[in-house]
Amino acid sequence: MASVLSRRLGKRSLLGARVLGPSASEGPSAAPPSEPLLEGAAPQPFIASDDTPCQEQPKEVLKAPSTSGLQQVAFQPGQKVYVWYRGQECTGLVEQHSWMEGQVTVWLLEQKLQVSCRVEEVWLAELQGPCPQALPLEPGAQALAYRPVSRNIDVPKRKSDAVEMDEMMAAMVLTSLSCSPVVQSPPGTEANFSASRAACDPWKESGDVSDSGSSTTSGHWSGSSGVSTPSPPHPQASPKYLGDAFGSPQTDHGFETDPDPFLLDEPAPRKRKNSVKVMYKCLWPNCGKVLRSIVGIKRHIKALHLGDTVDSDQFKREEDFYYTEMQMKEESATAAAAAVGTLVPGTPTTEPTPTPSMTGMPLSALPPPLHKAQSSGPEHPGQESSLPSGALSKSAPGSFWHIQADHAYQALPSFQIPVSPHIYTSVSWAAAPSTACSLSPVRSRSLSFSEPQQPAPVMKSHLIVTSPPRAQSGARKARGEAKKCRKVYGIEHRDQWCTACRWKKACQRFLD
DNA sequence: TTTGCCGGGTT
DNA sequence: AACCCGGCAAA
Repeated sequence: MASVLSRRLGKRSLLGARVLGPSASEGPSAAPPSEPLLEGAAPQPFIASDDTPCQEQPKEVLKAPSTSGLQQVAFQPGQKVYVWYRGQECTGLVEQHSWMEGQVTVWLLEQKLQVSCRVEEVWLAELQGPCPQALPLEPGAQALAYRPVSRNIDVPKRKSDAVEMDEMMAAMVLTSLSCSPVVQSPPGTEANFSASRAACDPWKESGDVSDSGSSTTSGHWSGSSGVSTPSPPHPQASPKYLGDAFGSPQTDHGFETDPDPFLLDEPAPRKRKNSVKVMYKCLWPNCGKVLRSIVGIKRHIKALHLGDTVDSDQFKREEDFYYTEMQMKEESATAAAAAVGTLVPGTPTTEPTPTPSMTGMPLSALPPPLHKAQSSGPEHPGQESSLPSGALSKSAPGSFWHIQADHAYQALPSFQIPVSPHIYTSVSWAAAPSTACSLSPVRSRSLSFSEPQQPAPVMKSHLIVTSPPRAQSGARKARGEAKKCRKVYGIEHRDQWCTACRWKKACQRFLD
């Protein structure tokens, strides 16, 4: 009996694990598609574009924390420049340019204070090439060269739907900047983003609908990256039909339709409010560090929590599990940022209290435990994640992630679900009466695990526990909160239910 | 009462 | 296995 139960759980957990990342069984084969953000950026064949610099940016940002590069631009005292300060593009006057240190002391006109920034973060006002992102790319001599390029980019051409990516990018860039510990992007930065965005389009586009996520998130559901997101089955039009209409090559039945819908809905998904800022919070026990970029948080986790072991393949993407995405309004973000600023990386905060505005649930929070607890073999933290992703609202049916897992009951999906906590999925699930969604259109997936309030503790326990606590003997599995196929599709559309539901078994599509 | 799904039966 | 369903228990 207990064995049966545990087996069930195990099965499930395994499934869950897959959701997060490729399982050991999937091995290498599965891994590639789900490259995490870090890795993803690199391998991802960027679509040909003139802007190589920008494309590489993500990568650069990640691996070029050093500021070794010296810029060839010589700033003259009194020269008017733009500088990134606290996530904002500020105008200032050059006070001093230290070639040796690659630092430029700038007097900020607006803030009325003097700051010292890296040359990469400063650019001449005349250039008007606010492509701050590009700067960090090549701290080296090439940095200069890039500017012109980005400047020439035609901003207007940019797709409107890339907003999320842009913000993401911006966040990454910002974090990479060392100008100030906390960079927050006030409304004013928007313009910059757009501009930079143009420059970076290539990068973003490379991902495109099909694999945009790859760079930042994983795999197939690039949608998660924010480009497209699966939408809940439309009541009116069954996904099935939609799918056919679009002639999408889906393999899965009943659910495959989801992907297509978004294509349709394309515009809808990416409507993140400008005022909402995404932050990434470290979920490591006793560490509430909040960073503005995935890269930053990953780096933080790797460096401080995972240690050097990260190198091993095993942990390669493990860091993905230890952070969560938070969406906060500008003000909150600011506050948070400020607060964070006080935190020294690695400084443990006793209570990673969730910000009120936190909308996304740590998808990643749950995963880790699962992995640890359930997968006996080497971990495949392979969460793909990477991308800016959104968090799915707690109330939202976890469906997307599981979407592909349809029929999991019979066979576990061999692919991992790309959606990760950090990925923005601008899902437009109409339904869920969630409270969280009010804040932002973006939803984050959350497994129905408990309290967002104490992510750390939860994780901890999971990490320590070897076996799922749940597996109490004989205890009937608690009913999940997630909507099940019956609810979602209705009895009329029973054919769209996952197999398990049809068999009156535990739903495998909308896992709890 | 509805819903989720366990346990067990049938094909 | 895949599929089905009686029946229990939570909601």
